[in-house]
Amino acid sequence: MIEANSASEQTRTRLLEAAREVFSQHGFQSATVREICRRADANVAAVSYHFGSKDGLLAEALNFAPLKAMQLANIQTVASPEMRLHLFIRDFMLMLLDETNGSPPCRIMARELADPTPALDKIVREAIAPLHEFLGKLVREIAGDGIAEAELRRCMYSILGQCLYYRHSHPVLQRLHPKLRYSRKKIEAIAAHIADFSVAGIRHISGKTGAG
Amino acid sequence: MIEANSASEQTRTRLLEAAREVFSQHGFQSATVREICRRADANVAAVSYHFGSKDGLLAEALNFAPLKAMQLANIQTVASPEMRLHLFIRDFMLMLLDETNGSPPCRIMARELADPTPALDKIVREAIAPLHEFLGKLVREIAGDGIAEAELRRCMYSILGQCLYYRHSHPVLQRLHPKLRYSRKKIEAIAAHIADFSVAGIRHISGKTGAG
DNA sequence: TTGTATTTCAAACAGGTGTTTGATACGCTT
DNA sequence: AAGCGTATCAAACACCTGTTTGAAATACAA
Repeated sequence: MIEANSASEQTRTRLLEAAREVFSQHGFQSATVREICRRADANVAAVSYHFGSKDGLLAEALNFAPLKAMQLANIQTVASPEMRLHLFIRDFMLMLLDETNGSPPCRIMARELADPTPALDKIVREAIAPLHEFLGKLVREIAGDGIAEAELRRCMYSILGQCLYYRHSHPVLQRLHPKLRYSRKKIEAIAAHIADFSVAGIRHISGKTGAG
Repeated sequence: MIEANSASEQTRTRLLEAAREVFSQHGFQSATVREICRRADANVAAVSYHFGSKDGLLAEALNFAPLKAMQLANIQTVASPEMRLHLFIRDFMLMLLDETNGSPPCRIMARELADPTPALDKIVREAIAPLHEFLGKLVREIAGDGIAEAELRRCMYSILGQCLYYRHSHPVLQRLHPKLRYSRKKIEAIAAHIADFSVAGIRHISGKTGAG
């Protein structure tokens, strides 16, 4: 029987939550089914039973609704494109870095950028491609229609690269500055920097060749 | 007997070269000693015999001399700091992306940023910390002494983040643009963009608060 | 309560990993 | 050629991985 509170649905939910945690912490490959089941207080066979395989568990653990909702809210915000870029960067950084309110699926996505798994196709299709489309439009609003397609893409990559650096390089930054921790305030300061830095960069790039 | 061309030294060298290839392609964990030995045309036991362990092989495979030489040459170059930043970014990108003349140890380093292994401490100490120091001085020359330490660091991260994005996100970019390939010319175009973008960003940041 | 389908469990399985072993082959000096 | 230390090799080892198995427990309808 399909019922939200059945025993089966409860372990399913616990497994998904544990999987998001473990996958985002250790990466898909280093994460073991046994640790996920330990955290979910379930038997090792539960993953195969409920999701078919470890791959299937990852596919169901991914949930980009928050990411999409963030973009939709951004589009509907009445503000200058520069302000909306700042908002986007802040929300994106919070998803990537905030330990309490962050989005594990987004952190999984960040990991998969460099280390593909069978789920990467789904991630690209459902999360990254729409994200690029959204960000492309936003950058174009700032740069003006005169900007070339290649330059627009490079500006997008400059922004995403700055954001993702703090997640990807976290182990290194932690070693260089052991007392480092990302409070909400620090994340917002970083986001403000990236936004300022990037707007100046975009304006400079768009002012060099095109008609602005 | 210790001799450069002895049979032992030959397989040692072949193992190191194969290891750099495989580690930079698959990452340390996914790389198997069996594949490394296959490529080096050596027996599986050769790794343990010559390097003690897979960890030991990685430690010896790392060689940041090219990275250091690049920084030294940059320092000795007589040019504006903006020009030297452009040079640094170009050389760094070539090491990260150029398939024929790139530096496998640098690509390994890029991978390890996100996925630490026992070698990360050595990498941070010997490669990343000096790199940060070098880049910090260079950015300070552009920004002026008025820039705050925190802002200086964020500018450095903005630059490194942009550079590393193209390596980290390569699997995704490949999926989004299947015909993508990094020729030397394209790498130099990307480097020029990052340099222009970043100089504008640094000038904007340093002009906001400090005395420049 | 009885019967049936679903869910859980300990145990085992098959495959891959890094590493070790002991014998064999090799290079080099005497 | 004989002797010796080094290097190579096939084979095995111990461990960990995702997955499967078949029995036991549970939930639920009749």
